[in-house]
Amino acid sequence: MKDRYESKDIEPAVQAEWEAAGSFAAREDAAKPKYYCLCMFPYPSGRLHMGHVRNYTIGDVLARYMRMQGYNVLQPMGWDAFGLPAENAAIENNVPPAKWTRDNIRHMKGQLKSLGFAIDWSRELATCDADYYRWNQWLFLRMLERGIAYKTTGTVNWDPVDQTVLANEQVIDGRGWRTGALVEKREIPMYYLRITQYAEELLAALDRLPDWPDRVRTMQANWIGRSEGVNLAFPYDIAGNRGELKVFTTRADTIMGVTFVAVAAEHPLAELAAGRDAKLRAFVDECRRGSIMEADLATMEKKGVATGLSVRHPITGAEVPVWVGNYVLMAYGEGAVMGVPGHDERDFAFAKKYGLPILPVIDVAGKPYSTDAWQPWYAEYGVCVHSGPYDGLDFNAATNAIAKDLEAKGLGRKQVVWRLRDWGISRQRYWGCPIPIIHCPTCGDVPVPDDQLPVRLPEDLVPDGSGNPLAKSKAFLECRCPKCGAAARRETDTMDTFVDSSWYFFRFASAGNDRAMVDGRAAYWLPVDQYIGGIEHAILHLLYSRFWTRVMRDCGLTDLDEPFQRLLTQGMVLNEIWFRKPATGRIAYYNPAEIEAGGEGDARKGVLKSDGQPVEYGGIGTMSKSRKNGVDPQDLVERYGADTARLFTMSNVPPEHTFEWSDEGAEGAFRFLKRLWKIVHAHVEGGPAQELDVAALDGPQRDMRRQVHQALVKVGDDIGRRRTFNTAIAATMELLNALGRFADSSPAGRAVMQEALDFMVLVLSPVIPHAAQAMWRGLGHATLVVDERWPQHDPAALVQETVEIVVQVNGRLRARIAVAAGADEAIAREAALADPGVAKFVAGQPVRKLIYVPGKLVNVVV
RNA sequence: GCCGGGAUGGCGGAAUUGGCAGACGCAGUGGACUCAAAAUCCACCGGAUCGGAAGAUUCUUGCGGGUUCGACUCCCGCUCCCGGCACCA
Repeated sequence: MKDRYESKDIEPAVQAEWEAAGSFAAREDAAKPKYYCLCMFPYPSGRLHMGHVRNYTIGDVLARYMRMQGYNVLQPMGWDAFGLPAENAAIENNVPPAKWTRDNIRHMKGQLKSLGFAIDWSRELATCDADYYRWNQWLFLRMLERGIAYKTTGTVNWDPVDQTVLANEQVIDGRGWRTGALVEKREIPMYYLRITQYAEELLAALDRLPDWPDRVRTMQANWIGRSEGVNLAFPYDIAGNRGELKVFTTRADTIMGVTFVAVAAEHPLAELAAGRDAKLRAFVDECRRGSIMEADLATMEKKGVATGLSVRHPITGAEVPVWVGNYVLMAYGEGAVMGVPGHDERDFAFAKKYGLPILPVIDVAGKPYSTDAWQPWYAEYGVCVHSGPYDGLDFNAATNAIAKDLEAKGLGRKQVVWRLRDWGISRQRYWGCPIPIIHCPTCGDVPVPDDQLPVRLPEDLVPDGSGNPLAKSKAFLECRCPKCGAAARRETDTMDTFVDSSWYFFRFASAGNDRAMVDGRAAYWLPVDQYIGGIEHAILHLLYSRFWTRVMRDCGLTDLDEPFQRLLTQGMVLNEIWFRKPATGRIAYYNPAEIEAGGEGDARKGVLKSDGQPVEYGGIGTMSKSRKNGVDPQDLVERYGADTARLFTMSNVPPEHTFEWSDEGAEGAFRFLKRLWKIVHAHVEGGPAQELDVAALDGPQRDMRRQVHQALVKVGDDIGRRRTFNTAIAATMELLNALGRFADSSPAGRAVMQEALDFMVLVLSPVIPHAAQAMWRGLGHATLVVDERWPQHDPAALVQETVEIVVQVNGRLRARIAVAAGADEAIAREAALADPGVAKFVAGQPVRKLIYVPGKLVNVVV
């Protein structure tokens, strides 16, 4: 064993040993318990960032730990390879997205390998490979057959200059990020997946996921958003147009307080009125330019214009004015809402602004009501007042009575609605999975027959930022109708990339099968036992995967309802954001490493090192390619080695917390590794240790051995149960400090040390697998650590004769006393009261009460 | 705006079921080694008051209340920060 720790000598050699032994190739083996450990696969953005390192190190530690527990472990890796960044890079560098993506994959795969993750690379997949995405297409066709996939219109951001659809991310302050043009809304035909059909099941099943974090289950439940309410209709007869304006409300009890209704700009009534009113026309046009993002909609100034039209109140028959509101979304519900200014904060503000009447119709436990200013209790449940026949009824009674009356008139009924909306999957983009549809002038939209799958995406196109290049590619576009054989055109929309990531975990377990989407191997490995990924995926990706799994189940492809047994949501890795915002065009971001921060003593003032000019501080945010605030882990690996990079990312912070990046800290991890190496080396230099004879140990040796076994128990619990890797590592650091002080070179002392170092190397091996292997050899073992079992602790070693307990007087710490382990209350009481530090504060006062927590504390209440 | 989460020394964090606040690490200070530096090793390291020191007392877990023998932990009301909001992935 060398006297200096040199990661550059150790790591490639150990990786070569794993490779030669085929250590990480997973084979289905019904005789062994399986463990499928999966990290969310990366988008091949170009280089690994610290978020990846954190994610994959967590997964790798768990995979290696479970393997040491005797499980047959599968840890695969792949690439979420379709997406927008490849198109942006293509425009910038004039290379096809395919080339850019595959180059990135090659580079990042090398980076992952250098970090020594225990990955079964034989199962690698990339979603941009036709072998993979053909099954997206295949299942999409099954969904069409079952009515789960359907076509309707949807709203998109439209850049009128580039004549192209923009992603939300590409809209900045209402303008296209490349052109700066005001973005418009457009209604275009799109394919949707009927996830709402599974809403009830997706909600109910959350209760059967005890090993998911509560916060994720809560977020999903709220996202699905079951609410009970009443669907009702306001009839109208306007210039010969008879109809009903439909709205949904969860507060039918306030119906007698309705003083207006508001419709979306795209609503037929708005269109009708705009035709004869220039002011309204202008407003409707303005609304069309608004954002399609919910966050914008919820925070923008609520504006409205009266249409001059009115509808009839479904209960009273009174005339109710119709307004157009910029906050009403056509795509949401019926595109209309009823306005109850008395009991809805938004309606209250709207009524104040436009001088509409405010009618209080609910009394909340006698709390005062004034139309002067909104008070939070106005929106609470109460008892109906000024509501004619409903006076005195509470929320439930009023809702029931009103629903009954509406039903009798044929103007409404109770209904359960979901916040969840169907999943629109059409993207007007090139770098994605083609939707397998052919448009025939005579037969209409014709699904591509199974035997013509996959519909291959051409890989040689270079987008230019205007429109979808597929729509300009004759070779792709022109085809024959599968039904009638006439000349036809292919659908040029591709699928949302969330489709790709909704089932890749099945495919890892059916790698290489070119005849079926999944096979029997998936039945062996699935469900994923432990899934690990960023908290930012808590809703969409996980919900889509749960949905997709159920569709596969209903198509007979799996028996599972849920794909992920246990979920760990790692916190994000954050870093500072620095940018410059030019008068026109897109914002320029700079990596924090390029910034000199702290000018004028203010950490939020900075200049760009290269030109000395000021840059703006954008706060702390997630590391992302678009904001250029990533940290390159390669620097860390080259400087300290993979083991230090791994150790560092697992130290200090629990995995679920956000991690604010700082350049300091890696040194500490590196120092620990070097100290561990040194103590192992020093021990090995002393020659082979004798066999451990527990009965022959003296007091200090027994104490040392107790600490070793206590640490072993703690590390196992922290990794196996709590997943708090930071405290596990802290425990090993504490133990190393204790071992450093344990200078006992007697034969028995060296035997204790040998056991301690063997354990230390084994329990740290999931985190620092290369160094652990080298030290394991040094300690005299011929085997590969990856094939070793987790060490068993000796219960006898943990036994303590006396324990220290804390004595409080009136809840304040006054003394520590030693009592025999297992002492009863009488003994503890006597010992506590006898202590001078305690007696001082008791000072002869009678003891009113005494609380004794065995082995921990005595609290004397006087 | 809505949904979810967070806040503990100079910094990251620990305290697992309501029971010793500050484990472990970083930074810092002092010392040893060295011609010197780096590296390494040793000691100290939340604030205040008293004390030569050992130590003692007291305050302290974002802010304001509450429950309890006892609250970082539970409850109520705030503030600020982070994630998500359906076309970034």
